[in-house]
Amino acid sequence: MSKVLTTPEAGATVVSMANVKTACKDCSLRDLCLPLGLHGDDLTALEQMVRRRRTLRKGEQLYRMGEPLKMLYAIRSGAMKTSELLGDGRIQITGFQLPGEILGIEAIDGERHRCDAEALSVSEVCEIPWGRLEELARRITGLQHQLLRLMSGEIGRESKLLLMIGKMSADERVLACLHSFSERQARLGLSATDIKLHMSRQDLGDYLGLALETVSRLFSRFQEEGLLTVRGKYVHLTSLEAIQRRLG
Amino acid sequence: MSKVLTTPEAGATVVSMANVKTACKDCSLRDLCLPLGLHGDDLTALEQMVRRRRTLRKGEQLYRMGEPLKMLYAIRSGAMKTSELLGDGRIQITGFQLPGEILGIEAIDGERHRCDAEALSVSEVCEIPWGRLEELARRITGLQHQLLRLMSGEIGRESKLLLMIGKMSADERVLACLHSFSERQARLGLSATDIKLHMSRQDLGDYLGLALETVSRLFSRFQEEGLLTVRGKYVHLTSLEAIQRRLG
DNA sequence: CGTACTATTGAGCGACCTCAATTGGCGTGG
DNA sequence: CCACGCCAATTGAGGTCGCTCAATAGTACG
Repeated sequence: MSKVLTTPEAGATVVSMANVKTACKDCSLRDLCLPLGLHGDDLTALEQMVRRRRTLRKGEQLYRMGEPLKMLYAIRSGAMKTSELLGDGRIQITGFQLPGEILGIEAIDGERHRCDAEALSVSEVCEIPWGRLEELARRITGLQHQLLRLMSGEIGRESKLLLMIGKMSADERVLACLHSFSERQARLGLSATDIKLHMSRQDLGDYLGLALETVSRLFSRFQEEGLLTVRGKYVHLTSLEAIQRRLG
Repeated sequence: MSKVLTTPEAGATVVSMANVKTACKDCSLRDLCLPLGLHGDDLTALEQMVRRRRTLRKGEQLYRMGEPLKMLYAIRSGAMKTSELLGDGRIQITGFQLPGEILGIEAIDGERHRCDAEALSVSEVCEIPWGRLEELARRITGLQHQLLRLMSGEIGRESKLLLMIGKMSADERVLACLHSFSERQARLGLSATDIKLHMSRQDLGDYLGLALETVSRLFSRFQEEGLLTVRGKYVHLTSLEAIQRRLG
């Protein structure tokens, strides 16, 4: 087994340092999150609006489908998932969210949440009152732009997932998913090759449109093929290049 | 065969009437499109920004992946599709757009288009310069809200498609798709039961994550089961209730 | 009226699912 | 500290839904 897998929590440093202060100004995520590009008074105005920080236990729900939209949430640490249900219990996970990403924007049209949001591990979120944010965005050019950019980004991510589920084979989906986790971890200043999966195999399956057994089998097969090593929630990517090559 | 199917162009009335004038104020789509909720000077300001109308032939591309974002487009008549490509030619259609819907918002993040947009039939679009729209949205509260709402709506539609492709069986997907067309036609003031499919079976398959043969076979099976009648691009839904029941 | 494209239908196959048994990891209480 | 129980993950066997390949039929358009 790779030695990296023996230090599972090594990657958490950046995130846990972020606890020290509440101010967006001092947040390690400011260049990934809503404050990107804001300075001085604008940044202060945004900071004053961010209500309070809330800590979620693993499995705790941040909001449920149908609830009225009151807040957007910026993830400060931890990981979340959003999911949609089909009457008979079938579930589709529409996204996994990491620190610096925004939750709740799917609810602006209709003013009600269209999915459930649940913490995959202990997580901290910043609460941003939607009404006041919208108002502030009118006064601060950069904030409006940032908000539009974030929403557009969400549309892009969903199209990409659509492409994955609609047109990729099972093994391509799993690899593409790992690749995406790798990129996002790297953006957070964490390792691009040693990935912590915050979610279960079931969740991965419900995200990729696969059965959990298929996900598990593919992990094993990729391991045999030398693409990666798996140990529970920890995946070490042996060769990012080889993975990229297989994704065309 | 249903008599409705013998009058294929009957549904086009509303749309073709929209040609008479350019002003948003007088557009039959104003309550579906960007101007929703705008009045007086605000509406005039928006109108003055909408550059010119452009007519697309069937198969003509409005924009391609990778092109810089210059305009958003509001569909005035006809129908469009947006699609994403996978290196080896596999394609995923991410949406079909009908009059009153906006194209291009996926490009705001990154300032480049992330998909191709192509006309499914002769179509008219209004061109809205993105830079100026963003600026105007800062000054007009309702416009900013409308823009955010439209983007959020797009996120919602994509999640729904995700749920369809990820967790529904082939027959459920096709029915859900027809059901969605039915609702959208009704919103445009057209029939909810007599649907014109502007796209090929191939396109439907590429949208639903199915082979074109599967789509065709299911149309035939639904016809045998008495759910609908098909004749080329025209589908008559015999019982919306029965369809809704099968969708749970 | 012919040509080219699109849609339908059939046969056979394979990827992924379902069901089921086993193994492994981890917290809890004896 | 170990034993137990619980849940997550792995692995196997067999079935099926939807795909691929291929032939035919229908439709649009010059």
